[in-house]
Amino acid sequence: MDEEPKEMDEGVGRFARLCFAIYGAHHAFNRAYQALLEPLGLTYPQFLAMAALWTRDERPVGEIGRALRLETSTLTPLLKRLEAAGLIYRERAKEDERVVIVRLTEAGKALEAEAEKIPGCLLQASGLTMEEVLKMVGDLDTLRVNLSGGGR
Amino acid sequence: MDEEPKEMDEGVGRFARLCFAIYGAHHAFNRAYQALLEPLGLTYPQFLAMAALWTRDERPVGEIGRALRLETSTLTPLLKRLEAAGLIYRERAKEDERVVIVRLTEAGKALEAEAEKIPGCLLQASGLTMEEVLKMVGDLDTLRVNLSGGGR
DNA sequence: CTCCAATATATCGCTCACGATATAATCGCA
DNA sequence: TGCGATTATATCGTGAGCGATATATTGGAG
Repeated sequence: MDEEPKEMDEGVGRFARLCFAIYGAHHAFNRAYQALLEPLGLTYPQFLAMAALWTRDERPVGEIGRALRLETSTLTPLLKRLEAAGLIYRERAKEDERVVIVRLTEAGKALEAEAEKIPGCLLQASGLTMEEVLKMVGDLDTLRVNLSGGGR
Repeated sequence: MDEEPKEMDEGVGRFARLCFAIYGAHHAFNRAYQALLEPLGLTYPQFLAMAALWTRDERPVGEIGRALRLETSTLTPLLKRLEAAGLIYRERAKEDERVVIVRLTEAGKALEAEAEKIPGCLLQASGLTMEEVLKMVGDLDTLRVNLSGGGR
């Protein structure tokens, strides 16, 4: 009905459509997750950080940053908010005082059970089969690696 | 070498991989565009707004918002920055004083020529064929529409 | 042992993004 | 005509995100 962003086809070239499609899909994911995460009191990036800790607890800040591909300037305030919410705590490693180890609190561990159903809900909402999902993941990862020159 | 986010496979379910892949691809696009746009003095979202105007000039704020799927609370400050940079100007429509019409300045129009080569550069960097690009665009759009319940 | 480079995290200033709310103009119906 | 609902944009507060920079600790060369 309205002028959809397919208008991008003409003026700036067809490839711009891809960045725009990713941009849009990212926003849609953000919103969809946000809605399901709100009862848990988590934002989407906070959920990703918690997921990293549910997979492996007691990790240094830098390791979480590499897993999520976030800078410490993003991660430090985010982790502080999670700490303020009582889901994690942070303390300097005694063997290397530069390192800050992040650990789940009991509340943080307990939240995993609540969060577990969310990806299933979204898979259903996405209207994709698991096969299609895995294909897209592969393509997107390839794209990411190529665009970032193999680094990061 | 490091623990790549495939770790997400286990803890939170395979679907989480997709949201993570989109998250990562989005970041990679952001960075790749940012690097090419820096000489033009534009950010990536600013570039998208300019692209909307290069396609069609003299548009109301709301129309640009629908094209980019951004709220006015995001768009108004962004457009003000473009105005401060001398690329656009904004004025109230005389026939409906609620509406603000956004127009390109001469500098804004001139910038299109500079920006035109960017998507081509990135297509090359992406390592994808145009065919693959179009397939991904279709899949991502489907995903976005399904996740957002058809709206927006 | 000292000092300098490397490493790990934190801080700052900026931009983007949203929801909630505000303001102002227009529309429609009584 | 006039007043309440709707529409268009703007403002505010919060949470990402990044690059540049700061701080503190460790490691290594001499």
